[in-house]
Amino acid sequence: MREQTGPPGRAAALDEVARALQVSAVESDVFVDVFARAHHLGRSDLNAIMWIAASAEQGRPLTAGELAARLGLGASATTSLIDRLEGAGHVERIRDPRDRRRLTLSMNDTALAMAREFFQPLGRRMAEALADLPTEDLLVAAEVIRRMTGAIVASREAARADRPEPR
Amino acid sequence: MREQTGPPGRAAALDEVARALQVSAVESDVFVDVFARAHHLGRSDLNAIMWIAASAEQGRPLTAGELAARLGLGASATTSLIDRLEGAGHVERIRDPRDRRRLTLSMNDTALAMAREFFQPLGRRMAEALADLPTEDLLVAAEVIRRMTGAIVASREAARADRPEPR
DNA sequence: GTCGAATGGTTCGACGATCGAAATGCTATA
DNA sequence: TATAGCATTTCGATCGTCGAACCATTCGAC
Repeated sequence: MREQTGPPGRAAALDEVARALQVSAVESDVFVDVFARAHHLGRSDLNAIMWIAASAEQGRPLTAGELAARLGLGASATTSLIDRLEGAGHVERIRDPRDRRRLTLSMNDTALAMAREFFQPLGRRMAEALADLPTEDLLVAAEVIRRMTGAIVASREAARADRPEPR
Repeated sequence: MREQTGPPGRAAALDEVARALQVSAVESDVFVDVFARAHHLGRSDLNAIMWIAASAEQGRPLTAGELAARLGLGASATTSLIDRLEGAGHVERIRDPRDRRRLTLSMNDTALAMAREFFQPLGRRMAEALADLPTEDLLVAAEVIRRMTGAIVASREAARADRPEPR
């Protein structure tokens, strides 16, 4: 690996931050699985709840199709996913009055509580772990993470282009 | 949180970095899934290949049981996973001569190439996405990510304590 | 040494999540 | 109105995972 136009240590730093993010992803993965199992849910179900909760917080409820896109699932899998969540009383189907083909998803208190239970202890522990770092560092890290996430999304779409698939 | 009266924006910064990491985890998740599908593999199969490759690089081949532990799978699921990988010609079962109950897993070039194909374009895109940030920022981000990952692991173990695990 | 317990993997049957294709209901355009 | 197009659902099939029972091997105690 040659160093192109960068200060010495650039490649090592890139490697370090990339590896840190990868480890983080693996650990998150396991965490989600453990938490989901504890609540008798599948992993996609939990991810769905998080997306729906995030959108609900922004006051812009998700449609079924958008959810499918964010989860990388097909339409039919999304339908049965929503069936499961609705059956468990976590979300409610609401037909969009402006376009009655569309579904918007509204979260029940049950699921909101679950999302909170998911995030709260985690957020507390994170705040502790970062307590002695300056706020500026957190903002820097957030920006770096967002950019790397962008790279992940780009790679995903490139990979999807190889195998032209549903949308 | 005693930061309540602390520097303005602290809470917001915490929220921002935590959210960035969460989105990153979800996107990594989807990415693995999409990539795996493009190669006619399941997500666990791909994760398995990455673990086996990582261990092979260190010259310390994995056993079937270790693989199961790292993937969080049961024994039977691991057996059929290895069946699939072996059938596809990616790995080879080798009985450990020292303890003939044990299997060690050896990787084929096919799978090594696949692991490389997985990481290379991703690494390239990440390097591009971070090109105009100072190296120091990357190191800061790596440290922040590592600390948050520690918090995730701690939360996972706390959650596991609630529901003692069968393994 | 021999027997029982523990360990590492495998087989079998069942279930659940996802897929693809066809169907349904709705909207927009002509 | 007819028609094309879109969002979601239904249906049948497939695949990955689980749990329990099972084989082979090793270890420990007598």
